[in-house]
Amino acid sequence: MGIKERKQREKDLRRRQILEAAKELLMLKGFKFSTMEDIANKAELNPATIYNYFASKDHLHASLALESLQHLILEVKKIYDNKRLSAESKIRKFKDTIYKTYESDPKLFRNVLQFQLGTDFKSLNKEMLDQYNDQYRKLLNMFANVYEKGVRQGKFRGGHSMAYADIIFGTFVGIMLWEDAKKRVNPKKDFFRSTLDRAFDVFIDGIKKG
Amino acid sequence: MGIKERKQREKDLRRRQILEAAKELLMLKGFKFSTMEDIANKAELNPATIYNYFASKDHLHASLALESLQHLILEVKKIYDNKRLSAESKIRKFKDTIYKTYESDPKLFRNVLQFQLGTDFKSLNKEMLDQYNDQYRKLLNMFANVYEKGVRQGKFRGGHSMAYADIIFGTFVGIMLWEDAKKRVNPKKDFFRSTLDRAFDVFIDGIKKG
Amino acid sequence: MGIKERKQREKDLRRRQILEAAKELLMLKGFKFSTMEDIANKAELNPATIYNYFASKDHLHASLALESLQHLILEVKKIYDNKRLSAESKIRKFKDTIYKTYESDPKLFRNVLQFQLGTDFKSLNKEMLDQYNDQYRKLLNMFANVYEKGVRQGKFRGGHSMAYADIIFGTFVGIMLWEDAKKRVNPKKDFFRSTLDRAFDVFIDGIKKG
Amino acid sequence: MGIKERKQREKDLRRRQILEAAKELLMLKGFKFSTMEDIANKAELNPATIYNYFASKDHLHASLALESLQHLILEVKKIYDNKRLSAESKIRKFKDTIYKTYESDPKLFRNVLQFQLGTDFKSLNKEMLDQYNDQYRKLLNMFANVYEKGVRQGKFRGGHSMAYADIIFGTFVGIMLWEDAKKRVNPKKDFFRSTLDRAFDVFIDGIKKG
DNA sequence: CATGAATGAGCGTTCATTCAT
DNA sequence: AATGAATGAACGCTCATTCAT
Repeated sequence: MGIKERKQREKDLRRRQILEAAKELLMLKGFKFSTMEDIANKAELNPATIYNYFASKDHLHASLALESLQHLILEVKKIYDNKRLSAESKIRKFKDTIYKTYESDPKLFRNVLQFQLGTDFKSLNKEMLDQYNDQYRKLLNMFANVYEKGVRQGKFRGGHSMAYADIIFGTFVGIMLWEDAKKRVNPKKDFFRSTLDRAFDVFIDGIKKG
Repeated sequence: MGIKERKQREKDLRRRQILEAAKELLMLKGFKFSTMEDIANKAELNPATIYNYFASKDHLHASLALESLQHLILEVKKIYDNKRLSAESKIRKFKDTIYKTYESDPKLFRNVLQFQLGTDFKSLNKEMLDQYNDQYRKLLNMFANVYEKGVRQGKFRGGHSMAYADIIFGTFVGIMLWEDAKKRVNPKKDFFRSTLDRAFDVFIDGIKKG
Repeated sequence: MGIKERKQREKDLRRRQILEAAKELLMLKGFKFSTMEDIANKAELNPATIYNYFASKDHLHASLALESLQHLILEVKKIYDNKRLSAESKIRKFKDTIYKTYESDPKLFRNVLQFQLGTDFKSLNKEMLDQYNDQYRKLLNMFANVYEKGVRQGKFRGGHSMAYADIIFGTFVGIMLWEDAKKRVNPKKDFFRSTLDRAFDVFIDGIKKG
Repeated sequence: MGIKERKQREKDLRRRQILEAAKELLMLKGFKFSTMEDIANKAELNPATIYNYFASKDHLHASLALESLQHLILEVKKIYDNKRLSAESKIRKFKDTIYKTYESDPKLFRNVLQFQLGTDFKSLNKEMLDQYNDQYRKLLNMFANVYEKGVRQGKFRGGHSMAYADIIFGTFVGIMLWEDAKKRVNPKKDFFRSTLDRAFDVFIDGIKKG
């Protein structure tokens, strides 16, 4: 009986090993510039072995992004589940949490977003994409539910709550990419945090009125 | 006299010819997946000839993005220069104009934004990057100036106007990328326009004083 | 275990296969005018495979030259180790042996010497160069030692023996290149052998006197 | 009448201009790594113009080498014509003069010799090669004549004088290349001059009768 | 399941040379 | 004679992926 489980455990371990190696390299020099050989070396495996665990480099890339996304969801869920917080402060805390995740590793975060721009993926199968989208839906649903609660409590303006969820996430992403870009031009100026806070101040003021 | 001008015109023409070919391919299958040979074939030129006009593939890519950006700026400027519009309606029209530009060719627009995520550019020289950033500054300055006018007229809340410019553009970009991504998953559902409008409604309500 | 050894043998074989192909082409049309594809075709391999055995075209070239050099050293060593020969006759036999090596494949020999003029090598790593220079040192040391023995036996004039080793090799090389060049102009006239012999007669007379 | 001459003078001037540009670049980074465009730029001409004066890059290269050779011949001839010098001291002075020429620009000198190894020349026409060989013959004849004079005066051992000329030049070339190569490995050690002098001491001792 | 080896397919770039003007 | 522009023909090299063992 235990034998099957052990095998599975070992298999999971290998997977992790590869993902960790890929993650380190991604943070170091970007995924695109990491070759399968690089990753294999770092994982102390043969390149061919990776293909036993991931169908292609793109799949490995997607898995990595999926992981990051799941980690983000976990953090967001903690706030979501906190019964003592008001809708407004939940939204603010969502922002803070996403920011912290971003801050802990910008490259990793940006990598997740590249799936949005995602012009580089040729060979992802439906399953992978579905899984990916499921996660996003999960994340966005939390935003939407919180928004709806605020509406029900007469605090926020009404309307299709999923749209507001999109706005929350879109605003975050947009400002992040934008400030990120500006930082690359002039690394000294970093207004991400302050601009982000301001944007959410405005957003919350905006949904309160009306 | 005339001879020099003709030569110059012809040279500009070639440049255009190449850019158009590249643009078509970009819209067809993405820039990354278009080879210099593809582009040359489409432009009915020898690959080597392209290098007389663009120093590298990256430079060609950048030039293409620059062009799109400049086109956008032109459109935005029309609104910016319109003396009869209020600050609020200018902001709304900015949004509409960017949207129209996006709509006229989404792939091209996304291409411009890839320069923001743009981890792929290795060999761009300073000149090119500077030119690029100058354009962005120009665009953002228009946003900031309009915002400031609103503040001076006592209509908008005060604060660092450039931050609000960043929020305007960031919000647009974020929602666009986000809805774009969702559309790719489920092409039937297109909420970009409505979500965008809503976001700007909220934003404008939020910045309105008091 | 023999399995590891077999693998190694096979790997060595491939290396040889490539070197042989490269050598044939080198003799046929020169290394510079042989492309990696040419070599791969002749070796019945994919060009990319060659890069598993040689880091670059230059490295392949260097390896080829190194091989020839090592072969020469082997031949020279046979004479060097012969205890029954006098210093003078060893020097004469050195010359004969180098000549024979040259004669067996002039193009290959010339190729080795191109490393001396060798302005074309950009990417050789230190290791390769060191190995190369080690071999040359080995060769020259044999000459120097023999010369020194002659001095100790009171047969040759004294002096820095390494300088005489340089003269021996330099003289050979110079005359070889020179006659080789003349032969290319007028293939009928081949005075290499006779001029070489005369040069060494003079040289030996010269070192005996004084 | 004068008009033709002026044209010719101007043409010669252009030729020089190109040769000088090529020479500078050759000394700077080697001929092989200088492109026609480089040369044209330095000569402040259009690349295409060069082809009005030299049939190909190889021809330009050859012309350059020819020039250096002719310069060397001029210097050698001064000694050759000096009636007051003995055969022996002429040979010594030949060596000194060649050495000085080498020293004044090693890269230029080495370039001349590359015509000897000359595996890189594909397209040289017969005329060019003939001219080249004529020059060499001229040089070697001077050596041979001086040697013969020594023989006639009973100072040198007899034999085919042209062979001795070859030995003189070959020895020089060989030691030069050899020491040159060693210097590239270890730039601190420069024994060219001393080894060369020793080689000629031995040579002269060797050819001295009896 | 792991691996060493092989490879297909591609790609951006260079440069000597040509030719219309 | 001079030039600007165009080009043909290479070429070395990379890398994700496959497959026999």
